Amino acid sequence: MASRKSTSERILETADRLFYGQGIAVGVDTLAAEAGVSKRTLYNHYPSKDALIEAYLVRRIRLIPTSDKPPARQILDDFDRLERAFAGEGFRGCAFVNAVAELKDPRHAANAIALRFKEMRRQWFRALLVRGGVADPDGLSLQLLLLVDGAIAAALVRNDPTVARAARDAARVLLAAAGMEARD
Amino acid sequence: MASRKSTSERILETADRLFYGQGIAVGVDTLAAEAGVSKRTLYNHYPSKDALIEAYLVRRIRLIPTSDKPPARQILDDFDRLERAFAGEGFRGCAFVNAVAELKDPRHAANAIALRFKEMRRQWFRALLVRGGVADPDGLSLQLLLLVDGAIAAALVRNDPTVARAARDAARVLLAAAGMEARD
DNA sequence: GCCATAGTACACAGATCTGTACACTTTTCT
DNA sequence: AGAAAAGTGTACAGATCTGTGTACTATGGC
Repeated sequence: MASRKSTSERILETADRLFYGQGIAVGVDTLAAEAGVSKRTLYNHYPSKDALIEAYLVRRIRLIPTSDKPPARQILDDFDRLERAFAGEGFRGCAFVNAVAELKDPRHAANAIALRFKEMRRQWFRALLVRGGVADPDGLSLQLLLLVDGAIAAALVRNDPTVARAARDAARVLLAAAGMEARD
Repeated sequence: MASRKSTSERILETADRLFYGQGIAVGVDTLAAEAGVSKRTLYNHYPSKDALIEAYLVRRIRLIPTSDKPPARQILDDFDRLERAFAGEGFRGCAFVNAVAELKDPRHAANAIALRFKEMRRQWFRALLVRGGVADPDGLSLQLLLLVDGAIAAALVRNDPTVARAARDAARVLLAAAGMEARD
């Protein structure tokens, strides 16, 4: 069975593609068929569909790139990355928010993972704001996160990637008001 | 059969409560039982579950109250209303975004209704900004809408109503930068 | 050569869901 | 009073879903 990738990884990659692209309501039969494994094998690697959903979300938590550019510039660049993501073919919103919305159970592990992810993003903003010397990094980092989440929701509903630019403009105003100018 | 409300209205109220509270995946049997009608009656009033979902969303589009207070004050008051909604018992996020997220089909009528609702909210902001004499009411109204949607998503994931205050603070900074001061 | 490990193919139990059929009862209007 | 309109209750068809059972096959290490 030696493929280039392990069977577990192949299943997880397929789950990522289908869960994100079509929602986590995709059936296990479809998942197995698309991954090229039997359903029995899938259940040998992941004890339940919930476990697979959990692994899918955990895998989606990736570190955001860090550079040595000025903090304000890095923050604004992040909104540009957002716009490129919105314009991408398979954009379907935020995987974590979607998962939480699709699962009615508020005690599902997906909630905690989504919270962890959003908090990581906020801390990334916060560290840059501290480096920039703003007075209230907690409050401002949360406001930047609201702009990101709002842009994601709006891009999805309006089917328009350029909302990222509106978010970026708002972010620049907020940064300027906090004393972090970024020449453009 | 003479109730105080028509059967159609009673079904629709129940659909509103269950669809919003538990998601639109709620079964038709549950809906009929909770509404106190037989399933046959439900299907006599709404030809399919999709039609009921559509009616539910259309009913959720309500006009936002207008007053004669200063525009900036009305906008900030809107964020206070948001915080009260977040703190309410049954808060479950934005009904329109949730519905779009739960329905995989991007051609479902729910998408158009959600877009219509978001655009109505933006126009409400826009009219107030025009009254306030800002230079770019289109851009700024979109930015305010991003703050609203971001706050809704964050309130849901973090389970914390006070994010509305962060959104309100950001809105005040944006308004001030556009020349609309609101004394607090 | 042998054997544990990994995987396959397929059927199936049991649950849930939408929508319909059928025979019956209640209400409303004139 | 009497007919039309509205509603009830229950069963069911047909689809889809998760998860398991069973018997079989390929493969790599020692």
